[in-house]
Amino acid sequence: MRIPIRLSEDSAEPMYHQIEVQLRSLILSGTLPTGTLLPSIRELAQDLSCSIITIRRVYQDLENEGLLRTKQGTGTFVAAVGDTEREHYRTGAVAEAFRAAIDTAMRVHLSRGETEKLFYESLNAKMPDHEGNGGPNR
Amino acid sequence: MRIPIRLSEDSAEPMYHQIEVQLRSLILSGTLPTGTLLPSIRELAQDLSCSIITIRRVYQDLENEGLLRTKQGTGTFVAAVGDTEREHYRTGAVAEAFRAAIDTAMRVHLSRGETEKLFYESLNAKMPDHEGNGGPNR
Amino acid sequence: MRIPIRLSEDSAEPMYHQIEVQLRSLILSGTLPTGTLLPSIRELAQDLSCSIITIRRVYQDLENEGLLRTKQGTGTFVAAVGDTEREHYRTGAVAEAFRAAIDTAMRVHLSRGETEKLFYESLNAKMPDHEGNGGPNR
Amino acid sequence: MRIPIRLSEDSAEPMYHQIEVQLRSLILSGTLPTGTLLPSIRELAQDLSCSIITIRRVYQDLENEGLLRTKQGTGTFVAAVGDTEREHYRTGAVAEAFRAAIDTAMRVHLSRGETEKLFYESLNAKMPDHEGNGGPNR
DNA sequence: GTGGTCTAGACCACC
DNA sequence: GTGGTCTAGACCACG
Repeated sequence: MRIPIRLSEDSAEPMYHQIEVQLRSLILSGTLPTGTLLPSIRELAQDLSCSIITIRRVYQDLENEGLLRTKQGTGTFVAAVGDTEREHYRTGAVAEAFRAAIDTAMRVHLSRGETEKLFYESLNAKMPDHEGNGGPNR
Repeated sequence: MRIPIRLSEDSAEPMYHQIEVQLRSLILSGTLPTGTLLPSIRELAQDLSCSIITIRRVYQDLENEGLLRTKQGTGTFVAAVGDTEREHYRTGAVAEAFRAAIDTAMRVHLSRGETEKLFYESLNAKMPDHEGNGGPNR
Repeated sequence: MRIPIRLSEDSAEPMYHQIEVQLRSLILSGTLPTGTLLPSIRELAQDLSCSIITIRRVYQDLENEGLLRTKQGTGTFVAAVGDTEREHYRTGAVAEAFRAAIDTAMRVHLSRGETEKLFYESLNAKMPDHEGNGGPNR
Repeated sequence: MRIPIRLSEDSAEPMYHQIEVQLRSLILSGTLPTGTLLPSIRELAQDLSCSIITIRRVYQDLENEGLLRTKQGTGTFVAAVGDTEREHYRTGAVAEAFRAAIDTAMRVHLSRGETEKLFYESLNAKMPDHEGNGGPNR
């Protein structure tokens, strides 16, 4: 199987982290359902043109998080993730990102209205709304 | 003068970066107006209980960004920042943070509604709204 | 790889600056083409008999200028520099130096002819001309 | 007497050096002839809105160079400067500046022709030539 | 007093 | 092995 992961070469973000974030998303969003056999470390490393060590670390980290399960001599599988846990994970990361963004807004003294405006600008750009509800006061 | 900067000890974020972010905000928000004499490197270092070198790096980075101006033997000052540039900077950083948050939301396949809900949860927690308008659908 | 850099010990010019100037030239002249892996910080520091920190600063400054790209755990590389940018850079630095020299000449009230004469004395000494054209009025 | 000196606030060049360079030029070019009484330290300091200490250093440095002479309780005068010495000084500084510029040109591998071209661009901009001789090959 | 440069050395994160 | 952060401390240049 081919895992859809895209790496940005010129980013300051460490390679292993980019991969982890994307793989975690694929698992938690259900795109890679429980039990899926992931590509071998060597395969994925070649696929992403990176070191085996880097992939090893990714699999290890995600196994430590309980998202993957490794069976000796067989391969690495997506572990069973409880729905509650999954839900918690999904919203947790996003809520954290919003908190960070709002912290930034507060640091430069944006008003609540300006903050909402910026949020909806980004939201409309990335998640177009087809029911005509593009802001808070409609 | 005393600069209000708060460091989080247990963060993975490098100390110098935390300071830069906050100082940049203070300048761009106008809290530290053009021409303000900043505390000396030694003073701020003692104030924040960190090395002189760390503060030196902060001041130098912000000088490279054009936000500070240092005169040897005299001190470090807030440089003149154009209003347009300032406005662009303020909203730019926040918009960037929102884009990142929404990217995360998309990666875990949150719906637009769920995303808005999370945003308003964070917003209401951090910027309480005194006019009774706490979300998009009221 | 061995980088040809020569330091003048008794100069008032800071060491880090001497290195930056020469390294910048090597990159912008194309002597170190895009993608070249530079020696590690530790290697170059030993090579030039200076502190690791001095070299670190050089690499970091040039990275801020967009001339280098560093990948943690991998090394420091020459970044892609556009030909236009490169050309602009090359002539820019030289033109700036000539403007400074001519300013000096004007400050001591040299005539245009005397200025040209001094220029050609230096030019002939450093860039011998093999076509017998050593000055303006021949 | 009022000495025509212009300081650039935003330059990285130390204030005392800017003043020295300009005062030296005024003396060596003959604008301030031998015997001229310079303004007192306090006067010049106020005139240039800088510290007395800075001016003290300027006068001291130039006295050490033999360009000024201080008489206790009387003031500071322009010293007698031999014509040879004056000539040597004038051309020396300019030649040094040209050597530096040509070094830069060589470092980025400019050809002799390109170097001459850049020189004449700067020269024509700063010392317009009224006899129609703007380059080497005319 | 101020900032600017440089040192030696430690510890961490990444590949 | 690589670069990234941080430390403590020295010495110089500037005002």
